[in-house]
Amino acid sequence: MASDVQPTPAKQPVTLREVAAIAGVSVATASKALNGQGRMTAETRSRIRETAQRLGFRPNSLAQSLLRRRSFTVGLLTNDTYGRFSLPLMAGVSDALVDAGVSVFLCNVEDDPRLAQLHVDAMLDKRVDGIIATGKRIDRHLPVDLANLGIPAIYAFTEPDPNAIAFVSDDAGGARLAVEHFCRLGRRRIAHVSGPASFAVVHARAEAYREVLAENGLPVLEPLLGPWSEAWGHEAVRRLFDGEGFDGTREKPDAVFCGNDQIARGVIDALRERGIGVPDEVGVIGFDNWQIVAEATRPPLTSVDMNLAALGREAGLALLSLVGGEPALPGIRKLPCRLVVRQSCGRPPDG
Amino acid sequence: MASDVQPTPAKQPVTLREVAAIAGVSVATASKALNGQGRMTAETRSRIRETAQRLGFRPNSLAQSLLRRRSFTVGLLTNDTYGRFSLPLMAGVSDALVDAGVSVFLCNVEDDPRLAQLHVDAMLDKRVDGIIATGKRIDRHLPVDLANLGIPAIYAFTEPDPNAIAFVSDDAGGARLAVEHFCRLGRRRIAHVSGPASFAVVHARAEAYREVLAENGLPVLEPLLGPWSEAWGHEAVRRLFDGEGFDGTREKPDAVFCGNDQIARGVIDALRERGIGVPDEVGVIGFDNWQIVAEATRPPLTSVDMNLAALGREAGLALLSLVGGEPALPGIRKLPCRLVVRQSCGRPPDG
DNA sequence: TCCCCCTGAGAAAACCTTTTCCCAATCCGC
DNA sequence: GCGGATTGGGAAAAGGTTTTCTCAGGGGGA
Repeated sequence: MASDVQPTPAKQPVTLREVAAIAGVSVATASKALNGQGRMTAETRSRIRETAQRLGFRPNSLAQSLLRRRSFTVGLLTNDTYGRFSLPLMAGVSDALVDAGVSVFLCNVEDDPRLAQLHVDAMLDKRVDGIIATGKRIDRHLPVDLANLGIPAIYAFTEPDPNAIAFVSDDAGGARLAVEHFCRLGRRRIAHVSGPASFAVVHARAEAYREVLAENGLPVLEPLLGPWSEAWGHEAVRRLFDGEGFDGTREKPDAVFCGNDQIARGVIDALRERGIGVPDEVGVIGFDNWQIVAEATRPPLTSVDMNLAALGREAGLALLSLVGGEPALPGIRKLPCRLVVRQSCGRPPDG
Repeated sequence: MASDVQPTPAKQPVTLREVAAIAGVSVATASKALNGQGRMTAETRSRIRETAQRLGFRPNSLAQSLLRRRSFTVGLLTNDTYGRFSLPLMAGVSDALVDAGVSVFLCNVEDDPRLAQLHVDAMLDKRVDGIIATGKRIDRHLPVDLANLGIPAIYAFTEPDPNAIAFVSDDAGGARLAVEHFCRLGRRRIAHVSGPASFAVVHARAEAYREVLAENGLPVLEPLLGPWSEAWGHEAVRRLFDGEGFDGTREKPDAVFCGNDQIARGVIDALRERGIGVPDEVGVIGFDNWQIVAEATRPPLTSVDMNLAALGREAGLALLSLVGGEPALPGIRKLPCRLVVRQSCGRPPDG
């Protein structure tokens, strides 16, 4: 009467026992044949293999894991629901693990300790081999303690427990790349517009900004801090170009290093609205290299990329080696950023 | 010599056998006590429970799954690596499943058939209870066949196999919401700027656009199709406002319905650069409700939200019921969009 | 007093695979 | 032809839990 319904066709997977029975051997022999273990005639081995092949036998990971005490599964904990940070990071993690046959449980815990504990417990019950914690901020802890779980934990782009291993971006290094790029291009009055003072990275980048300027004998303007928004980029331009100018000299900046791409977007738009040419009069560099933003600014935005996918890869590989029993020193590893040059900085004066 | 290293502390989980031994009962009784099965004195039951509690006993999911033939695990397949579509969708799926104690394997398959098959095989080996497939386009297939896997599959925001269950956004309905909103506000000359003709949603939305205009006796301008980019929004404004005008009347549009938020952003920026007021002279509505874009436009963008999290939830619940053995009719379910009103449309003329 | 039924709890099979040990048969050298 | 080594393969335990079956003892009815 009703049309097609769809309860599972229930195609039972074939077990090793069936393979063995059909090949006329014991399960022990079948197992050894398929795993290249044990001794038997080449004929027996190939007969078993062929039978397994024909029947579409695939070993039950659950049974294997139970025996081996290793589930080839890890948990990835994040609180970055909609974030552009965790996605590339996850892709990197997954990429590092897939080759080892390891699958990833994705758990979004928002910022809810109860939810986090729920997910961690579920992962523990499912006997994950390890956990990777990641977040949207380097200087914030996930709302759960991963220290004494009995399985290794790696932190990526989030604040680690003491005595754990963490991978984070080298924000100071990234800022250096940007400011040094400006210096090489002959910019002399370089401003810095960044995010809220409550973010650790804001200070790390600002410090590097100051250092590079000092090394190059250039004047330092106190960094302008505000929200991570386009609107703040606009406002900052107003302050920079309506204010009393650089270093008391009444000169206006010829470069702006921004704390993220959204601020940079606001800065570029505001400059254009004031009739100030980018990159001719003012160069702009962003941070995050959020492609969809960086490529939509006019001109396209030069930006610092934190190499999050690489960071995820490293975290995945580190976890793998920890799971494999190899010891490793705890600590925070900083991975280098890279500068993605587009068109918002111009070429060297002699270029 | 070297400082602290960190090979796993190897805190072995406690097993049911140990609980039983310590409580002085058999494993069978212990199991039944903890699961509320079997018959025993209340005293025995509570003694066992207390022992388990004290020892921190947590049943090994692997062993349970092996026996029950149900892993409380599902696979989520996506090809939307960096996408803003899959994240809310995943959050919805995860949200629907976490309450049932089901964990989610996240597998990003890019568009690589080999990688997709690899992940599907891994999921099958790990005995997932079902698979949810999702992608970045409603009208594209994932590069793998999920039809005869022996486990249920649900499709969300991607093209399903025939005879499968799929959840997609109601793009036509969403477009209606937008255009009808314009009509209610008294806009009379409504243009439509959308994405490439190769996208099915572009046609669905354009068709709804035409219908609503016809229903309201308003002139229809042939939709302008181009890339999903800000630059195309700029270009479209040029064509709309430099061209010969609306319906041959030389009148310019007083509203633009855009195929996504990036195009809308370009449109709004271009209008402002021409000195055309938004929303006073021209109203603009976007699609996707990509918050970070919609809130950064000036003025903030009214946009159609596809309710992707809800869509993910529905998909998760549907999979759960399929896994539970309940039959369901195959077919494509369209879930309604909603209009998120911000400030790019203005108020009703009499408002 | 006898029988039956019920209660409380344990033994064992089952889930599926791996691995260790073991055994029978064959082969070799002498 | 005999002792020992080698070869090919199987039996069984292990991993942790659930579930069915079994069983001993006690209580109640006739």
